[in-house]
Amino acid sequence: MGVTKTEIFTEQQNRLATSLKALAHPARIAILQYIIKQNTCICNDLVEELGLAQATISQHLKELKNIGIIKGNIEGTSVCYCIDENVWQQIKKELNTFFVDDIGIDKCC
Amino acid sequence: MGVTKTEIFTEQQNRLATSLKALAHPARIAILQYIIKQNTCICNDLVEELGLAQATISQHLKELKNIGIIKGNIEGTSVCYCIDENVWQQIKKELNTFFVDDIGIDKCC
DNA sequence: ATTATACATCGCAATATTACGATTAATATT
DNA sequence: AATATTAATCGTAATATTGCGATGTATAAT
Repeated sequence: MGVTKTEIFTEQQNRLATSLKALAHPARIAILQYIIKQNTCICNDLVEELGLAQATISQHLKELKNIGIIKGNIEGTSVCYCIDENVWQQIKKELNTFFVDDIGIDKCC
Repeated sequence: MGVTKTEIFTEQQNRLATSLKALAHPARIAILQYIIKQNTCICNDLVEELGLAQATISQHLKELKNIGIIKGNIEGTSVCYCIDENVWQQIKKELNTFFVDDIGIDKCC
């Protein structure tokens, strides 16, 4: 055990859970907020900004890349990271679909 | 190690990460969707609906209760669960604050 | 060519998560 | 009172996550 039973859930549920999991860490939220603020950044900017080791930042960037929400372009020795607008909007849309407004408050126990 | 360095992040970043973490599992997404569809439910409904063991469902419910997004009322031998409208809207609001539309697409690398 | 810079990856240790059987606690039914 | 129902909690096993030092790789500068 220790492994999620993905086979018993829908594609949509698994996909949303995977996206949320990638976002569900303060360092990764901080990374995304920093990229949005600066438009782009390199790994080393984040090491200085967040105060985590370079290996740790690199790993968090990898997880964000895994869901496609950021992409990196090689620029000489450094890698320029930025938000992937399409994926960003896609996740936003899926979240809005999930977070409906009508949740039947009146019939609540 | 294996522990998140919460002290180096802002309250807001930690809070959002905690909320997202609680939502970042297909079973918990399925649970919330089921409650929204039915307005309320008891633990046993979910055991039958999802096909996970009762102990497992109970644990997922506990994590959702931890962030306050659901609440449970004791009704005889069973516990009636429902969405907490206030927390639901609060998380929705925090997500909307995070998922801004202007992410500087033009200046991307 | 050698050295410096930037970043990814490996390997490890500590901790957290997922899942479930077994048990417990509390209320309902008989 | 004895039994059934419902759900929380405990204990355990398997796996995943977090963080970092060390190492590897690729380009830039000297």
